[in-house]
Order: sequence, then C-alpha cells, then structure tokens
Amino acid sequence: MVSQLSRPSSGDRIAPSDPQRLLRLRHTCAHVMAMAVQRLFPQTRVTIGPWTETGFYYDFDRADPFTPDDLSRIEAEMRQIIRANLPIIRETVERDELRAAIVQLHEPYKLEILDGIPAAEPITRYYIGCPDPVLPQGPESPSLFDIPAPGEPAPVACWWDLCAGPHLNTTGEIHPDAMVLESVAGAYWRGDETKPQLQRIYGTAWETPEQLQAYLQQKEEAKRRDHRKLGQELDLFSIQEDAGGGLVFWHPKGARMRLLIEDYWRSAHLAAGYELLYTPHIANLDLWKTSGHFEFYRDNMFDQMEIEAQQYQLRPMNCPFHVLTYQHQLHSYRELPLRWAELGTVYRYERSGVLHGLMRVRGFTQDDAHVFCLPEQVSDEILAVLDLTEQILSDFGFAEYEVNLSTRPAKSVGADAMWELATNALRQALDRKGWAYVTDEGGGAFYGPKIDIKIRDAIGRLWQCSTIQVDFNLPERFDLQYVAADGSRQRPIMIHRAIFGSLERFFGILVENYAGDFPLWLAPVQLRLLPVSDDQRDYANGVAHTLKQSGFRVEIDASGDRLGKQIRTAELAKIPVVAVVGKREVEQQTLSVRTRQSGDLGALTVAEMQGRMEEAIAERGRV
RNA sequence: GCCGAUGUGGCUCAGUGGUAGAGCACUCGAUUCGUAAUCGAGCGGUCGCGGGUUCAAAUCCCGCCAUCGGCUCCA
Repeated sequence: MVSQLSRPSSGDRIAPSDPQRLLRLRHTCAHVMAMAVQRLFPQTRVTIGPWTETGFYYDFDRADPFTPDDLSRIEAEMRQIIRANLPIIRETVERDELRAAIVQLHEPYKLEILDGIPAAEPITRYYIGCPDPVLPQGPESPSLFDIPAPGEPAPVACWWDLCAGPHLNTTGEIHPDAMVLESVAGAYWRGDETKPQLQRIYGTAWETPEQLQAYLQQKEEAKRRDHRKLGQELDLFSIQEDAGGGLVFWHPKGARMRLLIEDYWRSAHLAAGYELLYTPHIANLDLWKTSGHFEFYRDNMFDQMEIEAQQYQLRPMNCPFHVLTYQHQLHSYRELPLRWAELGTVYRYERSGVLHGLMRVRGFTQDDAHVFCLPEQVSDEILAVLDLTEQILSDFGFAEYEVNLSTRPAKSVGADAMWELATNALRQALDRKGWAYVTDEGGGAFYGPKIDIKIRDAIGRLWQCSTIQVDFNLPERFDLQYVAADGSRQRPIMIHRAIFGSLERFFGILVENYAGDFPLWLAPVQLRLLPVSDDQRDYANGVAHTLKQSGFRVEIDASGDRLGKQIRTAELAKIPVVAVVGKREVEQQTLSVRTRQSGDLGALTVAEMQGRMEEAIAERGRV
C-alpha cells in the first residue's frame, strides 16, 4: 500500500529576507512575463500565473509551441519591462465594466475566471505601465518604447490582468539578473486533462542575483546526485527499452546493496515480532473482486490473463494474499496481534508519461506488512510501527521526518464510525510518539485513513516513503474473524504498513542522499586492492582471501594499469577504501590505505585495516 | 495518456541529403610502473523501430517505441 510520489518536495533552503515580498515579486514576474509574451506574440491568450516555491509560471493558450529561442526573446523583453520601471497599479473595478473590457480583448479564460468569482467579492485588476507610463531616459532606451516602423502598430507600454494580487509597486523592483526563464511544459486549463492543453512557461526569481546563483547551484547539485545518472555510472541498475519502460534490472552491485538492505530489513522485522511470508505474484481475479481493488483500483492494474477459462490477475497489491493466509485457519484472540511481513513484488500499470527512473516504475517490491489485531491493540501497534520506522530510517541515515495524517476521501467505503475509530487511533499513536504532524483532509485511502512519513535527505529534499494505514474494509470483505474470550466470532482490524515503501524507490533515494558515496555497510565494494605491479598479485590475492573470509566485500584491480590510473578508476567508482600493495607492503606485510573520506591513512596491517572497517560498519559510517 | 524536446558503437557525444566519426571502455602488443589518466595498434554501429519521399536518408515526411522536462495520476 504505497503511494509512489515520484518527485521530492522542494528542498529550497535559500532564506529570503522578506518572504512576503518575495512572493509578490514572483507574482509580478509572472505578470511581466505575460505582458512580454503578449507583446511578442499578440495572438496568445492569457490564463493564470501564480508564484511557486522557487519562482513563477504562467499558462498561455497559443497555437504554436514556444521554442527555447522564444524563451530567450521573452526573457529579454521582460528585462526591458523591468528596466523601464513601469508602475504597477491596483484598481478595484465593477464586474460589468471589466467583463466588457475582457470581452473586447478576446480573453476567454479570463472571462471564465471573472465569472467564477463570487458576487460578494471585490474585483481587482492590476496594470503594468498604465495609465501613465514612466518613459525611460538615457542611452539604454528600451525597445519597448522605440518608435515603430511605418505600418507597424504602436507598441503598447500598458498591460493589465484580472488578478487578486498582491504585487510590487513597480517592475523596477525586480532585479533583472535575479530572474531567468527555465522551461516550457504542457499544462491543462484548470489542471483538468479533459480541458484544453496550455503552454506553461516556468521561471525562477529571487531577491538578489546571489540567491539566484545559490538556487541554480542547488539545481546542479540535484542533477549531480540524480540516481539515474549515478545508477549508470556506478553500474547499479538499468531500465531497458527492449524489456519495456518502468521495469528494473538490478546489476550485481545494485543487487548486492539490495541484498544488504533486505537482510537488514528481515532481521529488524524478526526482532520486532514479525513473521515473514512469501505469496504468489498472480492470482485468480475473483480475489481482486472480493477485495474491491478491481472496482477501485482497476485503472492501475495490468490486464487480466486467461488461464484454463479462469481470469487471473498480476498483483498490484499484497494485502489480499496476507488476508487469505489469515483466513486459512481460525484464530483466537490470544494469538493477536499477528504481524506478517513480505518483500512483495507488485505490478501496476502506470501511464507512460509518469515513469521516472526508480522513483516511479511498473514493477516494484514493497516492504509490506499487515498487522491483524484487536480494536484495543490498534493504538499500541501503530505506535510500535512508528518506533520501528524511526529505527530503520535512522539506520539508513534519515533522521528528519515530516508526518501527514490523511483522512477520509470522497471516494471511499466503510461506516463513519469505523473511520472515526481508525483516524483517532492514528492520531493517538502520533501523540504518544510525540511527533508533530499535518492533517491532510481527504487524503486517505479508499478503505481507511493513513499516516505518511516523508524523510528529509542530505540536501534538504523531502521524499515520501513510509505509510501506515488502518483498514476495516478488507476484514469485512473477506469476513475475517477471531474467536473472542466469550467464544463469539469477532472481526479483527488490519493495519497495512510499509517503511521503505518500495525498495526500488528507497534505493533511488539512498543513491541521491549519499550521491553514490555509500557508507561502508552499504557500499557494494568496500575495499579494492591496487597492486603496483604484477609482482604483488599473489600477496594481493592472499589479502583479498583473508578479508573475504571475514565477510568484507573486496576486489582486486586486475587492469594492469599504473597506480595513478588505478586510483583514479577507484575514485570514480566511489569505492570507499583502496589499499595499495607494492614491494614495500609485501616486505612489511602491510597495506597502504587510502579512503575517500579521510585520504591517506598510511601503512596498516591487515588486522588493523579490518578493525578500522569493522568500526565504521558498526556505526554505519565511513572509514 | 497529453504538450514539448531527445534517441548515432558498452558509455559520453560530434556529424542537416552524397562512402558513419571522436574520447573513454574493451582486446592485443610494448612498458612493471608508488597515490586521480603510460604509449601504440586493433575490435566494435542495419544511426530507437517500421513505413514513405529521393538517383541517394543518421539527416526530409508519417506512424510507433523509449527517455528527458512538465501536466494529469500516484489507493
């Protein structure tokens, strides 16, 4: 039960000196851009243009697509408008008057917006450069006010938009070098894919050029850490066109890391009182009809396949299988809670345009678990899940969380009383855990409310991973029972939860968090031996053998390259520790150790080396 | 799925109608080397796939697939 939010929320940590003013600035930038666009491309219709976390955008309706070249022209035009330092004037207008003006301008989207504004609300418009434009002076007279060639229409140094504001007082308050246009993208009118597709131009804007530079550097940093790029460079995984989009191939180094993650996960769960299950990847469609998935989740399920006149379904979820396992025998209240976990691989149909590296795929493995418990155990069990989640995530280096409590959505099943009980149990557990959280009204699953946990990575971005959901729907649909103390049959409550969410996605987050520079316990290769010449091969083989016997992941550079090249190759592969073996080391039975973290450590015996590495592994750190 | 861009050896990329290129990787040879690239040679591509235009297509046109930036979706 994992939502696969594929992009992180903004990790923007560039602090503005005046946040309110920055929003006005960005909003004004959007207007300036719209003005520039309509000056350059008069046939373009305007729609909306808000500020965003890093800048602004404006959606336009125009027959021809904007090209990168158009963006440069628009940006140049915006600078002219900024340099002209045009006043921005707010005006409260009568609805009918404005309506007539909009009709005259042939702006259908603006008309729709105007007509959507409740009668009681005041209506405002914002002018740029009207009604009394300040004409520029001096040699850098902007093109804006150049005298038009004969036959061309006179340029209009005036533009207005129906807008609630707020805005800056003049365009000159925007720093022309703290603003750039970033990209063009398709967007739907009112975010509705049945409505016309518009062209959205994104820009970024800041108070100062320094802030802009900091933002651009952050963007570069995110690009440097991109798990798709690092996955290729470090040979961790691939997604192959020949196989199909969204299907992941784990290469030996990535698979080794996955194995480490899985091993850790299994031990942690066994220690926390879970049992492990393995269940099939396909099953009779009837199961999915009973569970409600066929009704509620069909759009994301792969097509059914017919096997001997029966319809079978590739699984998009694990829960019905755990439910069947529970149902297979009668349970006493004395057995509960039952905590069953599975690294369950699921397949979900995702529209081609949404696939994204490991973050959004069509086949992935959830670290899924279901807790079957008594109503009075729910709160304790949720609290225990929160504890386990914290333990596991912090061992992977994630100590900062943002927590959401999502309540009943419009499209949902179940009685109000059950929703209330479940939502209260989640709330109570969060309070007992002492975690602050934000309530997301209507953000729950169709079958129950949930807690979502986002982790903050090394560069401040938030990623959704863990989810905890209370479900009274499946127990109902499958008629799950336990025998209560009085001998009556009662219905257990089911808690779904995943900590990593999806292994693929979590792995991608790990790659980005560490920028491929993994702590020693996770590094696919922990140490590489670099023989200075062929004479040291036997010694290197002996050392490698010893270290491998002790459980270290070791390899020998077999290239025959010179030492400098071997070191370069190891550095590029981000191998945490290299050990040079030359004539000296063979004679003294040592290793000359060099780590990515601390550089040259000098000569160490094999035993000393092992000690250093064991220490780093134990604290999940680096050498 | 929608809008736009992109797709050339294993990787990164050049090549805009006239005989497919570079660097790295790989193989071979020489060198046996001390902390981020030794030298030389060689191998390797039906230019994403399928159609079309043309005497001639990596290059132009159409369809499809995948990837990238977004939109929509994300139980």
